[in-house]
Amino acid sequence: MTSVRRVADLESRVVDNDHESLRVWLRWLSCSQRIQQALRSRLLRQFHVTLPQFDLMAQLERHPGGLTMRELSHLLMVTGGNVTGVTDRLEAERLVARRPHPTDGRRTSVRLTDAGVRAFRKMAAGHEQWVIELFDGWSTRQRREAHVLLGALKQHLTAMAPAAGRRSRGGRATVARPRYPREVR
Amino acid sequence: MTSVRRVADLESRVVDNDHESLRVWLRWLSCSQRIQQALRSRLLRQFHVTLPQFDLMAQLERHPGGLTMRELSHLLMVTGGNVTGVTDRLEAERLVARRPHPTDGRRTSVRLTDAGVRAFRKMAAGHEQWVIELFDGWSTRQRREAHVLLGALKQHLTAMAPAAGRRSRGGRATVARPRYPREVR
DNA sequence: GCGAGGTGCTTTATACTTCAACCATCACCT
DNA sequence: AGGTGATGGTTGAAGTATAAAGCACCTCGC
Repeated sequence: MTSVRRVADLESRVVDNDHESLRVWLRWLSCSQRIQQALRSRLLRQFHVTLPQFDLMAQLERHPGGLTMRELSHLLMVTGGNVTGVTDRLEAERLVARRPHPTDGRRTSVRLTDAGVRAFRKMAAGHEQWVIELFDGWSTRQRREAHVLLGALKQHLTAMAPAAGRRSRGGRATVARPRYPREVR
Repeated sequence: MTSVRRVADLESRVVDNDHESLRVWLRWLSCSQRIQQALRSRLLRQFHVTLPQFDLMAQLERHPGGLTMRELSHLLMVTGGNVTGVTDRLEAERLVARRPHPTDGRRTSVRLTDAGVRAFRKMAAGHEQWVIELFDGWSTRQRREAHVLLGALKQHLTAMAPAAGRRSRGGRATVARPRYPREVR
């Protein structure tokens, strides 16, 4: 749109690209939204669990030895404070349990309770079935194509953001700033 | 440690015998998460606006005549209550303005203020550039492929959920139930 | 007209999410 | 040992999200 374009042969690429990328992204978002809405509402109605709670339990089910909060935070790609809250609610429901880490006093190990394992197995079956139905608009061939495309994109994203949470190394703490500092505008 | 140390993220849930749809979905989610995080944090740092606020303004910019809350709710694919809140905050910042609908007393028309238009144009340029960079992992050909694939999926999703919020027609109100009725389990 | 039902918006309760500050513990180093 | 800095976890404020209830206004049929 308003962006500056000096070099002619890059220009055509950028102009072409920009609409393509944006269009792809908007269409992507629209699908994401629908799929997540479908999964969330079904999970809630049939199993009385939220999507984030389900995701957390899914990770724990794959790691029967337990996971620390930090590991969960990485795996779920959300902040630590977030994991604290979701874990709190699951723990209140006796679906997961916290216990102190054997060797490191800072860490907490989280694992599914027996009830949690039982509950999760039921949910997982339903969840997988819904995902299959939602992606039924694609042939096997298209699914494979999508898988490959996403793989390439993911690699690019990983390469361009080498470690999501990067703080200034020098030790100097980030200066205090209001959280949503709209008034600075 | 017990950790597996590949790429630790949402996709790590996948195992061999999972259905291909599930694999695609988890990889999709992982990419979505990264892209949205990138856009959200940049938008916040550089323009002091949240992603939902940006999205709402984007819709208004495309409809200079204004949109009702209902229309915004549809376009953004979120609930009405949500739109109320986001609009409240944008209005407090004088970026959008509500005015009564000329003919229908129930409706509210929302539009960008002049300041809102100016602010949005700046943001949009940055946003578009970021999207281009994020999708730079794909060639033009791959972007086109993705666009087509997403189009097919979207159609399927629309067909299988003909109207997201379906209420019982018969008039009988849904019986009262706790919102997140976990205890019913 | 007027009442019944539908539509548009807001409100309320609950939950998720981020960022940044805070606290405790650990690791390292001298 | 003792201090310094990094790491793991929680907390608090602000914002986003849903579902469901409530209110105001409109429409249509009688």
